[in-house]
Amino acid sequence: MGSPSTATRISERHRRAAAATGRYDRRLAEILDHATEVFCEKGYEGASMRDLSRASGMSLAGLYYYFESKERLLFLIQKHTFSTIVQRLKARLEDVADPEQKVRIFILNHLEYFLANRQAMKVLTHEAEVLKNGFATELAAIKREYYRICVKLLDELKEKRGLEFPTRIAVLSLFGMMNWIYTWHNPRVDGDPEPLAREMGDIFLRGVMSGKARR
Amino acid sequence: MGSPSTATRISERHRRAAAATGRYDRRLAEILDHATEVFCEKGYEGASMRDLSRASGMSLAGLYYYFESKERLLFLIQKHTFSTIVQRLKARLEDVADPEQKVRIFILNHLEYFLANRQAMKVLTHEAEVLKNGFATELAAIKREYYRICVKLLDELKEKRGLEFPTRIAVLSLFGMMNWIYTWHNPRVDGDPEPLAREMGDIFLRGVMSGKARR
DNA sequence: AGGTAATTCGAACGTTCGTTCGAATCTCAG
DNA sequence: CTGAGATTCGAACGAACGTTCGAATTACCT
Repeated sequence: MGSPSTATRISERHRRAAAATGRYDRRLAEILDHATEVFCEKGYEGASMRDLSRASGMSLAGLYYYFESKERLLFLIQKHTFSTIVQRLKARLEDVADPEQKVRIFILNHLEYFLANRQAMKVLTHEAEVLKNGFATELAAIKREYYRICVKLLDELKEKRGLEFPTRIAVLSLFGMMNWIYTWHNPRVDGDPEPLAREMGDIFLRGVMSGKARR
Repeated sequence: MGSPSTATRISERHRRAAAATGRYDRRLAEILDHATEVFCEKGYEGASMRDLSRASGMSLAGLYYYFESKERLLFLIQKHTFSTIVQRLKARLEDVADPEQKVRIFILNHLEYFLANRQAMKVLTHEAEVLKNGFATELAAIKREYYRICVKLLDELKEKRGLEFPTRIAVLSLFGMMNWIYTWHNPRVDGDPEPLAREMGDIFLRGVMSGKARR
């Protein structure tokens, strides 16, 4: 009963093919995709389990085989989305040494993922406060890690260029610039992430770098 | 029946004192205040009419004497909040001529009002997509006016300083920086709006002004 | 003090909510 | 083909939802 994890199911002597993700995981991923779409359109509270049932083509009761509550469903969507963006960022930062370039990579990575997964990223940013207790703290940890990475990049920039600006305000302003995009970005008008990342990067980096240097 | 407007009530031969706001308007304002608090905390969809009843100390049915639906209640809150901020902005811009100073006034006005009315401003920004049809279009008009003012200020700055940057991206990035504040501002850590407005203004204006000038 | 309109309320309406449960169906190794 | 576990479903649960209505109460003018 309930929703078994991949691990338990595999260990339950149902080990199959090998590398290929099992049926359970594939179906769960499909449901998460459809749910993301519905949450994006109607909001978490505004979306009903019956909406999710309709969107995913599975019966209302059938959904509960894959997760134990609506809240956990939102958690799974947010965790997967946030984990992926952090993981991709880390991979892309490895090749770069210059602090300014690192910040530009940070912005590009964020905007690219945002525009390629608009719905999931809107659900992540717009429904950031609805999770409670355990769900909330686990997600807060990822959020904090992402925030700390950005702080580190900016402190690095300050150090190597001898700059002086309030890191906290700068980081949070940058997040605001980037996350707000879900309220206005129109693919037909605003186009690809690369030019957007360059323009936002220009505004932010010039703003932060053309200030007075340390004594 | 329903909720009479101030105008109709006064014309109904109940003309009183004069300038003083009547009982009806005062009570309505109280309800709006309490509702703002609840919407801020639980979100529009997450807040029930019974929550609003409890918060305002009025019976569930009694609320409907002042507005005909939960949606109209949100509309009243958002319209009043947005109208006020636009009106205050216009008044403060009248005294200023320098384009850079005008942009700084814009930022200061936004942040001051935001921090002095955090709950209402969160409801305005976070529940921006829930209103439908007539409510939505009327609010969109105010939003558009506010947006156009900011565009005009930046175009003025570009003109007088001979700058070159994408206005649309700059305006929307600025809005992002400012509006995102509802997700992170902590009065004990981040203090008063004036230094915040100066720091955000520094980042944004330097970013936009230190670019290459026109040919 | 009396009377009329403004204001408030208890109780209920029909609907939809998230979740549960036991039975039906499907999948696949033996 | 068979049996056992994995998966799906129809039907129902009690609770909570937004809204309505007629009666009760209050406030104010004459």
